[in-house]
Amino acid sequence: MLELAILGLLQEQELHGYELKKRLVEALGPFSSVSFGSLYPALARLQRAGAVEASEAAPPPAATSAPPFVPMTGSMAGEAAAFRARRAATREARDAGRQEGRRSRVRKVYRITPTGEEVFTELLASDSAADDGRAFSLKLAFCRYLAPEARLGLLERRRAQLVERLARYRSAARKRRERMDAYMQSLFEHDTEATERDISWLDALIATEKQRVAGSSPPPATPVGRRQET
Amino acid sequence: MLELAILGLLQEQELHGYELKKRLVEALGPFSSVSFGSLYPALARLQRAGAVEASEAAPPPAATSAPPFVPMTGSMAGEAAAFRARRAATREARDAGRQEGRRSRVRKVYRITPTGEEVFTELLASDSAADDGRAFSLKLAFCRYLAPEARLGLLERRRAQLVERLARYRSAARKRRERMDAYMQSLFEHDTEATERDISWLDALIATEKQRVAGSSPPPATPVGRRQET
DNA sequence: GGTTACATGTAACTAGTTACATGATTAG
DNA sequence: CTAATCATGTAACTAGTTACATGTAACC
Repeated sequence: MLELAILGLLQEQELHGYELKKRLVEALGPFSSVSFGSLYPALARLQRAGAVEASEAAPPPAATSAPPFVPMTGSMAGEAAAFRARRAATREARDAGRQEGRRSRVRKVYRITPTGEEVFTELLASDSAADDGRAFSLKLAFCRYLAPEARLGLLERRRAQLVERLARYRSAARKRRERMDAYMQSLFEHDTEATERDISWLDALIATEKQRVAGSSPPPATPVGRRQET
Repeated sequence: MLELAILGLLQEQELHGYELKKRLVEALGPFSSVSFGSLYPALARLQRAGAVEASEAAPPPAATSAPPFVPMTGSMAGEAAAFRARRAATREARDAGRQEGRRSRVRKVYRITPTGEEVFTELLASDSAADDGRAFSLKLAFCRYLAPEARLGLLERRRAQLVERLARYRSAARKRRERMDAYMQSLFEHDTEATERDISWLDALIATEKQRVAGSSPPPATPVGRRQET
């Protein structure tokens, strides 16, 4: 799930890890949370898998100067060279930053690759068993990148899951009604109602989506489902 | 969380692992799920911690015969003795079972200890950071075992969490309204409404609970909150 | 010159999952 | 006798967490 969230944010723009975390909290906070301890390893995994590329320093904003080229001194190789280059880049970036009001540090900026876009689409459309509410919310938040049929599939799979859950709820309630105390009964009732509402919501989304597929109209600018009932 | 669920079910009656799993699925299915791969290690942990005791075979139903005593042959010790005893018990239980219509196998029946009850109460009242919806539901399902003040605390902590979440939702929505597509907006709206309803539900539970604390009336037989509005 | 925010990472732990291995008992 | 169900367990994996280690840059 974390990898899906990362790739989703990188679809929009390239970012470095720290910023990525801030976005995850601020944009998707309610649907997912992360700590640096899982974010950086996830980025490393994605990089090894070829789903993202990393470059050092100088993010998008107004490129003031040419890329910080550091001449090799000949005998310097691999790790050491990279280290020196990083230090040099840092100094240059700091100087540039002065004119720009706070910018850049020794950071690695990640951007998604074509492979990464494939991985992203697969993750988004995949029907993992671990599709809990959070996973679905995350997928829905990025489903604009999905083909209309895949989008419809996502919504309908979720609906089917909820319908099944509702059936299990009712079955459990019938079997155990007498043995349940007031707290459990209230819980069952509340959860049942919440699930029913989730299903109606999905129905509205599905209906809108079907119209769009049928009429092949472009992505809407107004909210889907739950429109004002004028 | 799994340990809480296990101890909760063992509060009511002693059970063996396999049966425990069935109960977990059937009674608490919507709020928690388990696999044998996590259930048995959890039982072993609880046993090592002294929270549960295990005895072999012969569960609660109508004790037909005296406990299956197997005389020691003298030189037999430890593991081997236990093994032979288990085999003997199995045979005896099978014979007994014939008269009783299906009973017993080589199963370990677990029962909660006084230590276990303490652990259970602590888990139930604890304010773990990982208190997601499932954890709260599980706690509520067992909160009849909690002292009234602890119960109130549980409800109010949950309420506070939801209020905070709602605030984050609204803040995120204000900041990003324009940058959100229709799917995200619908998601935000739906989740906001769901959270608001959760809060009202908790308010009803809290109000009922406060009345009970004030009047110190016994646990109700009718559902708490969402009573019919006569 | 010390605190705060930025930035990247590792290690150990948590809390489960699936797949596998093993075997007893019962029903047809 | 064979398949299904009951019953217990282990091993490897998943997907994260917290706590720690390290260092830079900005602010006052």
